[in-house]
Amino acid sequence: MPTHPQNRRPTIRDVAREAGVSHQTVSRVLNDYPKVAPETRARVLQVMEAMGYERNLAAQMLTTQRSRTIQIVTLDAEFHLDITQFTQPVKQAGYSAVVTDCTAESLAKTLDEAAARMVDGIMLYAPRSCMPDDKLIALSHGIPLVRRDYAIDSRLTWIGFDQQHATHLAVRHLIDLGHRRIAHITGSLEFINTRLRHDGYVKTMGEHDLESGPVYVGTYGAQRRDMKNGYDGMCELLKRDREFTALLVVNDRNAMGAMRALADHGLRVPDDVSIVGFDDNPIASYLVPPLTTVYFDFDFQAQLGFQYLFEQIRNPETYKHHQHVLIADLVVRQSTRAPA
Amino acid sequence: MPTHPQNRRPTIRDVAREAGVSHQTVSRVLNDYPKVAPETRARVLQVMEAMGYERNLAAQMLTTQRSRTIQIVTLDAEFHLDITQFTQPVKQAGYSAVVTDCTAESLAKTLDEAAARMVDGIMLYAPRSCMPDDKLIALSHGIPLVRRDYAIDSRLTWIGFDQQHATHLAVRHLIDLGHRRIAHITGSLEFINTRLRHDGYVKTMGEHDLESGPVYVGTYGAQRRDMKNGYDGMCELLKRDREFTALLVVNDRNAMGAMRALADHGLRVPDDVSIVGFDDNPIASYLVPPLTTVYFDFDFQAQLGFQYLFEQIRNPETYKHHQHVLIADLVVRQSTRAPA
DNA sequence: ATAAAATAAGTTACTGATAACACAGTATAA
DNA sequence: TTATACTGTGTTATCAGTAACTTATTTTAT
Repeated sequence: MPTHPQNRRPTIRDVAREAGVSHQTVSRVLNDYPKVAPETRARVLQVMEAMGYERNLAAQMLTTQRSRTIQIVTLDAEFHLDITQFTQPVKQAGYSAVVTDCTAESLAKTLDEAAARMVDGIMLYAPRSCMPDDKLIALSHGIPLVRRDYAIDSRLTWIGFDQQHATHLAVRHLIDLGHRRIAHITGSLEFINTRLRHDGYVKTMGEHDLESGPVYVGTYGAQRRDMKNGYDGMCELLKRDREFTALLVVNDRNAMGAMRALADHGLRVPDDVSIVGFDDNPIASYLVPPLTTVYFDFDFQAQLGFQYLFEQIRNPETYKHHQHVLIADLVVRQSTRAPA
Repeated sequence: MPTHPQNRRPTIRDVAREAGVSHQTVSRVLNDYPKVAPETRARVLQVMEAMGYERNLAAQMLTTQRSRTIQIVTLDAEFHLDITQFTQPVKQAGYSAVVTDCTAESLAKTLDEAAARMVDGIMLYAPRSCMPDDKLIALSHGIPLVRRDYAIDSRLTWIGFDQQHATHLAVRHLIDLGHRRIAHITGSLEFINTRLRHDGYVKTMGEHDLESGPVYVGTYGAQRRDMKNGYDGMCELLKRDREFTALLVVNDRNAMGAMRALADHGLRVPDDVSIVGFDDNPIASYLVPPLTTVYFDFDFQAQLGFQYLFEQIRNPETYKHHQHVLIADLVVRQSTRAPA
């Protein structure tokens, strides 16, 4: 005869009764409280095992205000990033990882839900400057939060890549090859990295006394429109100006679209136009020709971000916010060469 | 002077005191219980608004055993599917949506966590036959679960595409064009759809009295290796046999890899080899040449899946499991033509 | 007019964990 | 020997809701 009602999961009291101790002692065993006699601990653990005991998360949340969970929030679902990239370090640290997506409009609600869920920390993937950092801090309900990508406010931890430098590498590569007129296709400048890449392009061109342009500023938001944006941009540029010999594209997927447009217009890469992309998306090396691009170590970025997040969770009082800037690398493939 | 301790969020008792009713009445208002006087309800709502009251999820979970959340579980993180595709219908239905990923090994643990989180339902994206359906049902702790992709057991709701028919469309298209020797590149046959596509290929070839092969069976598991698998497969096939005039590839990303391999070997698509892919991945129409492929309406699949899931959540007793088979469409682009 | 039924509340108990405190028993030091 | 600190364990309160039951007031039916 079972010591607890059928169809109900055992509670610490059931375990306690079975093990002949108080439920508080069971709780201490659960929480690795040191002052429990080894024999008592062993007996409790054994009873827990035998009864198939599992802690009730709701009850634990109610008292501790925590849920042993990290929430990864993505704005505009940038899922070309491998999801395992960020869930894996979380699980390794003993937390459970949940991913949610939202739009700029629903970010506030999403953060409220995270608070309701009593998550221990939030990793925010927001490539857009969706709201002032002040407001973001206010909305996070005091939950430790790390932001991937640039932010400005130093009361926020963020890890960004030096986009100016990344762009510099790309543009410099083209200039070194002998290109003088370099076009640029980009998306909506609302996106932080997009804007920084664009600014880096203009700056690097200026540093070499070259006139920037022609430039196509697209309107893409959803990642699945990337290729269309690149295609449309290329078509538009070819209508406006055929003088450029090289092209800088805001990311590899846009570059793929641009390459299709060039092929449709009977132009060859790199013979007629050299192209550089960004991100080193897996597709880059399988394009024909393989795309020269800029590589960002997103894995490392994720790891570092979680390291800061865990630091902040462990010492919420003494934690000092980090702003970490990472450096990208140029990957030269066959889509770039000296102009004819 | 506030009626509840500073730094603490107001509870239903705080609201009740302020509104001059019992906390139970506040609870009734929260849960849209009908027998509350309109004036009382209005007053309570107004006080809740004024105090910035928000329901404590932990406490609610503790009593109701539910969390107003749907968990989307993905096995081997198939994230070429747009995440918004499945979170959007969930949010529309008034649930909050969380996504988690796992491997075949950690699926059991992930389902345990879902139970701990007291989610109302689970949508399982498991392209692999990771475990017997029996075991899956046991592991889901009685939580309503819908499985995307084929399953066998009819005590499980699933929505799959007719892969045999899809493959039939693709192979038939090639045969109609005049191809007789059609190669096939595929991934690990552990994946349900991969196996079904492979079997469909063999079957359709047989129906037309054609010998199937050559076939390359790869080992891909992670989606990011898709292109490499296609590339390697193509190289391997070209070493073995150059007689084929057409190629069926298990998905568009593999097809992209195969196309690169063909280009590297100086072979042209579709002049030398016609190619058909699967999925109508956004990249398909931007490949050079644009890829003929098979389109699956994943959006509809997701919507239907959630419809069944909500049905099951609403009437857990009377619910009858559905097994729904959807039909795919062939999208003819420029990667296929009659053999030379 | 009176009983029965429906409405609109309030009271109390309960969910399953943790925290704070009390208390007895043992070890150490003065 | 007594005072003190340190152990391990039990008791009780608390978290913020919901469920079940109770009560007082209306409304309706006979």
